[in-house]
Amino acid sequence: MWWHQHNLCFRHPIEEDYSGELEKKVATITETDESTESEGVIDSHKRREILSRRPSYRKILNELSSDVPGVPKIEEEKSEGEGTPPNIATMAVPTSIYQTSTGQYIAIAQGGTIQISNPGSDGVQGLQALTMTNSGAPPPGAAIVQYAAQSADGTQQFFVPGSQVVVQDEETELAPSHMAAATGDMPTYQIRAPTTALPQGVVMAASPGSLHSPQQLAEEATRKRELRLMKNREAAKECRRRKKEYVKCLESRVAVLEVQNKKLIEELETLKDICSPKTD
DNA sequence: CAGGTGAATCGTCACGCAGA
DNA sequence: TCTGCGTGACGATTCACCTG
Repeated sequence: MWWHQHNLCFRHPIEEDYSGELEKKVATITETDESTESEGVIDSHKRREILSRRPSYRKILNELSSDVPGVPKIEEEKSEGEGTPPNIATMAVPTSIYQTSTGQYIAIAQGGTIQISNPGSDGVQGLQALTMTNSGAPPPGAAIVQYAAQSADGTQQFFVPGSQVVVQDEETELAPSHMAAATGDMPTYQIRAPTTALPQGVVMAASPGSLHSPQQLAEEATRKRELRLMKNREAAKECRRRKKEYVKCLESRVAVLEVQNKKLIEELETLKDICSPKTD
């Protein structure tokens, strides 16, 4: 296949080399030392070791920002509001917030209340509260929700504690009595018992200690793997975002240092002119 | 217009590190 | 020691632009 060749000869500039070049550039401008020409001789293994030991972008940038005023800091912790619609923040403090593939937000509040909101809508209109009525619900804070992009019948499903499934209706028919009424044009949701056939890629969370058969163990392993992959996916996104921010910061720093360098050179020339006796 | 190429982005794996 | 997180590396996909 042609893309093998294609990918082998192409190096991702943003993800790999570009920030390294910028770092070198900053170092070259900042220090008056000779540049490190031996860089190119490092073999790939050594390079990998060096790269893997480099501190995180967050650390580097925060150190940078402490040195240089005006350099923005990368948030140590994502602020609660980031990426979360305001209508959720105004409600009861949720223990967990999840975003579906369609951009809707599911918040599990203390006491098992499920809040579903649509980022496109504003205010309370975009929020629905579903109160869990099953008595066997797990304690607060132990909520596990998994969602499927779309089930086979075109509805969207969310898996909530108590082995129940929140299903988004295809048409906006009224929800059962155990649900709060939907408002406006918001889609409605039903809490159902899970069907036997789960959507692809979604595995029901099993309570620990209830695993016996090898099949259950395999399912648990699969679930853990899915969870790990999902977390890693999000981590990779966040890491790339930080890296972009870091590269931007380096670029601006390069620009500032170049201007400073130019000014200093001009100043030096001026002083030279003043100090050196004229031969004429 | 089809095919090539560069660039951007994403998902996954592997690995090191820090904290529990 | 274990576990979770951050990140480099790699392969795959998509898109825009260029060229014959």
